[in-house]
Amino acid sequence: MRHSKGNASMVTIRDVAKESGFSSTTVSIVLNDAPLARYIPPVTKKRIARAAEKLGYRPNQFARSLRSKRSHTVGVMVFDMTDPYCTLVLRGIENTLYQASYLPILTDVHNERSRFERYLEMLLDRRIEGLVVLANWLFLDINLLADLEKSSIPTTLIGCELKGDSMSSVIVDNEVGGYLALEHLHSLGHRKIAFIRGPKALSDSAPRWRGIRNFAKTCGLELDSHLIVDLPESSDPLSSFEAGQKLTEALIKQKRPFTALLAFDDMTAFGAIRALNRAGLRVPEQCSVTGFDDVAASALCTPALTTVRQPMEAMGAGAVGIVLEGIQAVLEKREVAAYHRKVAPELVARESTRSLL
Amino acid sequence: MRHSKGNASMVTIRDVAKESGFSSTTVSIVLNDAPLARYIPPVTKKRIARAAEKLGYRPNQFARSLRSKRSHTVGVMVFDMTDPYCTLVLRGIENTLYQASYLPILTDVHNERSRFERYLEMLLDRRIEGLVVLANWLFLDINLLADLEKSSIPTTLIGCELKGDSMSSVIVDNEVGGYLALEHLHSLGHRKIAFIRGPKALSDSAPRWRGIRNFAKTCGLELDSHLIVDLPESSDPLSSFEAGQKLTEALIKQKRPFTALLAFDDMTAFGAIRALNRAGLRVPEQCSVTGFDDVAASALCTPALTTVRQPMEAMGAGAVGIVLEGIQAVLEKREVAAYHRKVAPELVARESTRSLL
DNA sequence: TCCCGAAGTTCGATTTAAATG
DNA sequence: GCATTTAAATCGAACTTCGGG
Repeated sequence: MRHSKGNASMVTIRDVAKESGFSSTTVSIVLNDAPLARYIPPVTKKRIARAAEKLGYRPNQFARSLRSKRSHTVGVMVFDMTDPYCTLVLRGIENTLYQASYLPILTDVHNERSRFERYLEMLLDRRIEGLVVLANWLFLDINLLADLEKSSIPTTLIGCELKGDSMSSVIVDNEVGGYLALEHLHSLGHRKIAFIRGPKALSDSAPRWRGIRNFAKTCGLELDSHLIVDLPESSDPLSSFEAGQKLTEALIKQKRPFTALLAFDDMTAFGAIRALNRAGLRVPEQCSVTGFDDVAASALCTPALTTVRQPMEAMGAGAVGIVLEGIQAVLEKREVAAYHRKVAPELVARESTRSLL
Repeated sequence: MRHSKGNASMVTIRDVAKESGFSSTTVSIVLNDAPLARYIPPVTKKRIARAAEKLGYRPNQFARSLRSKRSHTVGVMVFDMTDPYCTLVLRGIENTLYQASYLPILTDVHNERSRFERYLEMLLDRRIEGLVVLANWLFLDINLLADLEKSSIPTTLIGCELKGDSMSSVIVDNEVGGYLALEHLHSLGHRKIAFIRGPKALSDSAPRWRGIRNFAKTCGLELDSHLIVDLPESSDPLSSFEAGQKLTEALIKQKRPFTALLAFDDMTAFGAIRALNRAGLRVPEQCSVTGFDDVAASALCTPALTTVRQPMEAMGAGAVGIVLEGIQAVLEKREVAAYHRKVAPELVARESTRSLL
């Protein structure tokens, strides 16, 4: 097997033209199977294909993009990679883009405004055709995204909703999730329940709490306000572990008995379990604990965490689906209204909760 | 404040030329602060800058890249995103690239050969200037990478070494790691120790075991071959949890007493802890357990896992550093030999191990 | 010769318009 | 008009060369 000398990436369409004896126009038409290709006899096609093959020709994407104004690239903007929530969502994003032959540029904003702005500019410069924003743990003014609206780049937010029809979104149904969590504890016979709510700045917090109160109301359960605490505002998702631990310690010190604890998310739950253990309280024997998200660690730790699962991979895939449709619409100069998809969570009962009955 | 009508991305350098009253050449020189710019009077510069600003001019990267043959892009190839090991490494990669104004294209091979090949082609087509391969949990023939050698793209492997000077690598010193783990258990007084070794196909397995035997030899500790088991070959990193659990169950059934278990990695350790717990054995009271890697979950679960930490973020950053230097070398037509960096791990003593004394 | 600026070429692929038989 | 092929224009920026003062 012979290979062309030197760098194969230097072979241009003109080289193929010369080698095959046809013009670069014809080569282009044949290799792209353009409409005009139907007039070109099979012999010619074969000769050109063979020449291209022989030289190891690969079209230069820069030149192609310059003409077509397309990058076949989608931007992915994560607000904090270290949030374990990201992993599966990214997997879903990647997989769907792969199927459609798009490539993702990954950016991690670190929850910093300056970084957000810089990355956004860089992505715009690269002429990304779409954008997926993973705003799960978000402490930035989302209006930063307003710049995007005028750029007319199809954008989908995951984990946070922005009203209006300029930007799509995919979020879990937090209200249902909160409902499910409390329902689960209640069905196990728990009545004295402690709650660690999310930070107020987080858009997930309010609806999740609403769902909890909804369930409480429907079954006449009374919530003890002394057993309700709030996670502090912090831009670091891992901080909710420490906060969960500290808040639980404080809860325990109160001496106000509770048989179950409903944590805002899995990280918080892990912190709570740590605190309970330190205080000599066994989970789930002496206290049941529930989380939210179902990050990878939840199934791995012992006892395995009962939690409300967000279908993370599906959410990533769904967000990309919306973006791809948006791209298609732009190409065809159609207008497409924004989607606001709310997906159902699912309770995953594992070992950290136990029946009181 | 006025904005130009329509899509700002359609403003070309010629528009700026027209607006400012100068030629596109001059505009280009000024805006890029090219060498010739020192001859151009401040008045001209100011006028051009103002015109560019007014029109919202952004240079077209496609055109720029076409001329300069540079993409300012680095490929990142992960063999399995769902491996929690990836998270921090990716953070290190991203952060270092950001500092150097490069953007990463993220690809996830899913440990599939076809995917690997397809992605590699796509990345090559995009004219990535460098490549970082995260081959932590690798069950593919690495010779696949041979194609890369002739492409002369600076490449660094993380987590697996390839002899020769065509490709750099960054790996932990597995031998030291194994040594540290056993040393730790030994110093706590453990003598009857069970071992779950890594799959043979994994390049980490052998040196880690070598380190363990080295320590055993230096302190005259005898290893009981009945307490040594191997993880099966599997391309799924999460499978080591289940395997760890099953192997530990089997170990327990043997009725051959052990006071500590040294697991191949954190996942395996989590599985082992689950099995021990199910068998009514408390960690660390009745059995100490150590892992390897220090994935995020290790600090989060209860008891927190004692483990050998890989400096993952630093490894990602280091790999990118090597790649960037390679890119620089290519630009200056220098030759650079491959680096083979071996970084030191660190024992992190937490709650899953306890002194027998 | 030094300073300033413009005209024209190049990068590589696509596409329009047009030329052959 | 039809099948087959191609010269030339285009995309947008950057660089080389050149001319006028």
